[in-house]
Amino acid sequence: MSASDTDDQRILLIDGHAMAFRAFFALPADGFSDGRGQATNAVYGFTRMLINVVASERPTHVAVAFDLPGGTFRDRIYDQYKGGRDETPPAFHGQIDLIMQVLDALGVRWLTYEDYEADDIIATLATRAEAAGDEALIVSSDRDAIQLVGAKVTLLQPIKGVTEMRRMTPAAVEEKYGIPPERYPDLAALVGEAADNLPGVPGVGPKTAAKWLTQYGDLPGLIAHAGEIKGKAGQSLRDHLEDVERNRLMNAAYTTLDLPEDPAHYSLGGGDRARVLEVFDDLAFGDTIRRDLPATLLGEDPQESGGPAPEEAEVLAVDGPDALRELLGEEGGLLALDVVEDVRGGPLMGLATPSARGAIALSSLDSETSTALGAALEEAAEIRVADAPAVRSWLAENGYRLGAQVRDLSLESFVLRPGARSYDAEALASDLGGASFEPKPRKPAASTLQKESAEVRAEHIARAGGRLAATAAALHPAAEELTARTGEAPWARRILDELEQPLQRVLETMHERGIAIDEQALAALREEFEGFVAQAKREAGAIVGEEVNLASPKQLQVVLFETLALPTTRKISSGHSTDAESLTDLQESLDPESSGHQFLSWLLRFREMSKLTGYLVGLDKVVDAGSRVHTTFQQTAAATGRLASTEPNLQNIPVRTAEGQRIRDAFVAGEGFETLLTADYSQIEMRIMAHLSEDAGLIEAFNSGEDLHNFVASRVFGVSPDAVDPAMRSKTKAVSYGLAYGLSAFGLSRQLRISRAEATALRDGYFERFGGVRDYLHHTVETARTTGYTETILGRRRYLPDLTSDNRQRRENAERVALNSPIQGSAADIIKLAMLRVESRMRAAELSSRMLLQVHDELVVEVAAGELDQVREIVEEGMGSAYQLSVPLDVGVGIGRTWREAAH
DNA sequence: TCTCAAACGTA
DNA sequence: CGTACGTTTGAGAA
Repeated sequence: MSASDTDDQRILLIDGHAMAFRAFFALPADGFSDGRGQATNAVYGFTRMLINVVASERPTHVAVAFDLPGGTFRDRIYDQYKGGRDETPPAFHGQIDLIMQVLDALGVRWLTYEDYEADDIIATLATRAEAAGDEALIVSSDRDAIQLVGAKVTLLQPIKGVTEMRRMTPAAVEEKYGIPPERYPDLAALVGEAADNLPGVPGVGPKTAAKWLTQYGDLPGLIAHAGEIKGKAGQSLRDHLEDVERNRLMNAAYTTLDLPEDPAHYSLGGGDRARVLEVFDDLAFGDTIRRDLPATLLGEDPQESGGPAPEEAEVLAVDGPDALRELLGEEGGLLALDVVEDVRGGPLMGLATPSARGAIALSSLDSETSTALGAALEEAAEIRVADAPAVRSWLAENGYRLGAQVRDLSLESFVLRPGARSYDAEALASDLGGASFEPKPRKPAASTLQKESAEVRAEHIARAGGRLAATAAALHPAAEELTARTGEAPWARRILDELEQPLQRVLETMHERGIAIDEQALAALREEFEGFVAQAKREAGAIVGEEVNLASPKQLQVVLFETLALPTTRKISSGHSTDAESLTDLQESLDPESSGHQFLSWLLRFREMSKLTGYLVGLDKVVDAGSRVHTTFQQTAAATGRLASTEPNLQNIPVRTAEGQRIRDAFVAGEGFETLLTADYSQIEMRIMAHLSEDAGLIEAFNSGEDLHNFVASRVFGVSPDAVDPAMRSKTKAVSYGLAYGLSAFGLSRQLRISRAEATALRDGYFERFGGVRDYLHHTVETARTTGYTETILGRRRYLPDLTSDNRQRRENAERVALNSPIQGSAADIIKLAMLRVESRMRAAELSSRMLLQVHDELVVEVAAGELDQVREIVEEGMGSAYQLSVPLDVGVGIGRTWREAAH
């Protein structure tokens, strides 16, 4: 390193444990969680602090020092060292590991040193920096760090929380304590340090200590003259000289630890933004902290990374044919775009070639420009977008069409790394395309919009356009990045080419078709259900005699556990649960004549009926003029590869209860069609389990023709199949499905309401007879731990970094996910293959009948007159032979005028 | 106006 | 202390 480089080196040294601990207490533990029960408040606060300090202090090098668990040499000197501290709060556990993960992603070095404390690491590095003439900044709440302050060493002491810091320079130390920094350990030895359980000289505080030290120069000088000191304090000092000497020994920082010498080891810039965002996703961190990630921390130098930041690049306002021509340039062909329905500007489009970007307000386009734009979109050699179906449908509404060469980057990104927080255009632009964005402006109130001046309004529109243009522009590098990544991942290429990309068009078509609703039936049902809701409300209200919102768990808690003084239910974060299971249990413990019992009956009735009413209201909101509802099948929502259905969700329409089923009666074959056909896979997950585990018993179960759960139960309980009673069957069934979810003996006992011992025996008995299943499950987790991912039968991956976490909860959660993902994911693969087959065969046969819905293991088809036999054949065959497992794929088919009737 | 937790529907 | 989702609601933050 050259002399000029070393001139402006600044190393930031952080006491990791101390700061994490402060962050933990500064932020509410239950306010920050990764969504899986792991608190992340300390991780968040620490990361926030790091970002702030790096942004404001601009260090060139950073190191974070952590204490190791177990003792240090200081504990051997004094066995009470740091004694008397409270237990580490449970919610703090695991957060240090997570902080280390964040630091790794940021490329920030963190250090530990066997037998020494974080302070010694900091002392060593600070001393080195000083010797080299470099600056050092220490962030620590530990007072032992004060002794390190010098001309080039500044201490940042947190005052409040972890963001407000006091700068301790030599002058500041002198002013506060009346002695120079290097004398501080002497002072501390006299005064003592309660946090470390180091008692000082009774009756001597910082003032007296400073006075003595000033008088006698330093601690040895003072001790040499201890006999001369008068008064109570003098006697006290003489009585406690041993303590003082011990304290001084304890609080001296070690400055000679053997740590990496090369300054480059600690330099900033090894960060990986994508990795950081991945970790932030995992921690469920919000947008604010992402936005504030300084480029310097990641080693991204905006000045040298190829021109100005994306949002500052020139954005062409496309307001006429010339501007459009300028934007498209000569290259014409490679485009990227992002669109939005802006509250002020209406339909806005960001359009970019690899070298230029523009913003277009579609509503104000003249016809010539609009025609030219339409031609460009249809003829482009490749158009890169996030979420092609959404863009296509948005463009269609505005009178444009996309050509055939559309590349959906969301889909590619999803297959490569499922489970991300978002795959929208901005997420791709920033995670893969190197763009960065201001936080999204919040939606203005209608009144604000009305008062807005034309200038302000235009400025807002221009900003929205600029943002879209920046997003579109960043989709080009994102696309290149995805090309590179899929190039190295043949498994992903195959899933994309053979499954997801062709399926995307099928899903779009299904969305466009929609499913017909009998609006009259819907309205009648709604009226009836609303009547039940009102009745339940009335009756429940009459019992407690006060106004209570039954939809408010908080108000319910008051009524149940205070007004009615019922026994409390299981605890949740906000008090006690009022979910149906808890309330049913509670009700069973009460006298049927009691008011509590009756209140609960009406409450449960209210819950059930308002839930059902909610479906009807929801459907009513989205039904179109032709009495059809058009769900959107989301292809990048479920990490296992399953589809999800939104607006409305038609994958969770009630089916279990008779009243719920009446809602299914409102889904009907539409005009011009004769009937609905549903076809579902029976026990597909268990069949996949049999296939993957190659368990001979389970495979035999499926080949025997016997009812699956009956067969398995007869083996588990060692009785003949006809001796299996319903209780045995249902217990076995619970184990079978529980296993695919990673169910524990505890969970099983709770679900079946049996003892732990009985649950354990049940599971052991199961594994004894179906050893292949046990071996498979074990092997799945172990393989995933080694490779880092699980795989489906088609090779679809799911990455599970938490399998090696030191945090038990995270690890065990990841293990359950690892058990379930290949099974759920393979089932998703199979029905997706089936959908491709069914759709293409129906089109090839030129049938009018058409596939409308997918509900994970079920397809719903609308059948035209005279086509039933053909459709049934295509669906049965298409689903049944979608994939060759080692057990047959059994498909059940039902026919009916309504969705309920078509069940079978 | 937005975000979160609780509750609950499906496979 | 069983996986995967989406929607609605109330409550509290901003």
